[in-house]
Amino acid sequence: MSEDRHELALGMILQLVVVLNEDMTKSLERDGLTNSRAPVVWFLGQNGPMTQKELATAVGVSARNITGLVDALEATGFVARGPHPTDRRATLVSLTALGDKTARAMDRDKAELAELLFTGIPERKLDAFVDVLGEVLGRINRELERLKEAG
Amino acid sequence: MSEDRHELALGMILQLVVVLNEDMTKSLERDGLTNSRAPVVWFLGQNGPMTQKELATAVGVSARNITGLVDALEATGFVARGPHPTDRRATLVSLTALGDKTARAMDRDKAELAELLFTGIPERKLDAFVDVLGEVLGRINRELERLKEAG
DNA sequence: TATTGTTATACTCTATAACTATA
DNA sequence: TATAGTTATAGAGTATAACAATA
Repeated sequence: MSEDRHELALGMILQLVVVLNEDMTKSLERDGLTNSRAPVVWFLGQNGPMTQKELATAVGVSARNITGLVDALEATGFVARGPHPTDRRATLVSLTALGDKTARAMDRDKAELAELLFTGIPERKLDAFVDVLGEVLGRINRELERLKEAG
Repeated sequence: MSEDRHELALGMILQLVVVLNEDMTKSLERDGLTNSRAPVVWFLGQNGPMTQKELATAVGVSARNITGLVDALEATGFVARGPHPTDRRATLVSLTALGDKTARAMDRDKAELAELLFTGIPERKLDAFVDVLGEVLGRINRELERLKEAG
């Protein structure tokens, strides 16, 4: 039955989600970060200094929550708050030297993980893999859209 | 460069993790469950009544935490605590009618998700997909083992 | 002595709502 | 009026440590 093959494939994806999450959490812990704080450092590393409002939108959390995350990252030395050049209501959050070093380490870790996972996989198979992954991503995104509209 | 292809593939996997998590969280919310409580219901559905100790091990949380999760599931009507037949220290946790119904709905939802994701994908591609996924899972599991030994 | 589960305590992440300072 | 960020408050999930009841 093809249903069994489909459930097998989904089961493997779910397993991958679990172990990948475990692996990345361990890696972040070594850097002194948590799953919630890491994206803040990462976005700042990609886009440079941002207001808390922009960070909240990028990371997808509430204003209250970004205050807490930036508090924690400031207390542990990853980011610094500074004045916004034109808007005196806003705070500009930027990476410290430690934060910048950590952001670059995250980039490096991601590249290393990609190598660990895929080095030596035949190109033909990798093509099919990426192809199926793209299709699956599209389907689940459409499903999420549908759910959002339905409420 | 093959490095770019590898990073592309990893990026897609990470995206999949995000949207899959979003989709499943929404589905659990509809059932009145959370990401942390759902595995408790699921394990009870798969294995029948268990002690809290067994549940804690299965789910991978502390004794303190399983007390809290079972408290919450009991308060919301998914599980019931009962005496252990032979060990008077232990509590036997079992699904209520609602819990059982929900566990079976979770099974059904998983099967439906598998169909949504994979129906119509050519068998040849699905083979390659599962093949690569298996290899990737093996690699990351070995990496986790290595990290565990290293401490 | 060892184990099962609870209480005590504390930290992280999350949200909504009220408020202050600015635009 | 509207927006950026903080304080107030609350709830979920997580952990370690001390403790009671039982093995």
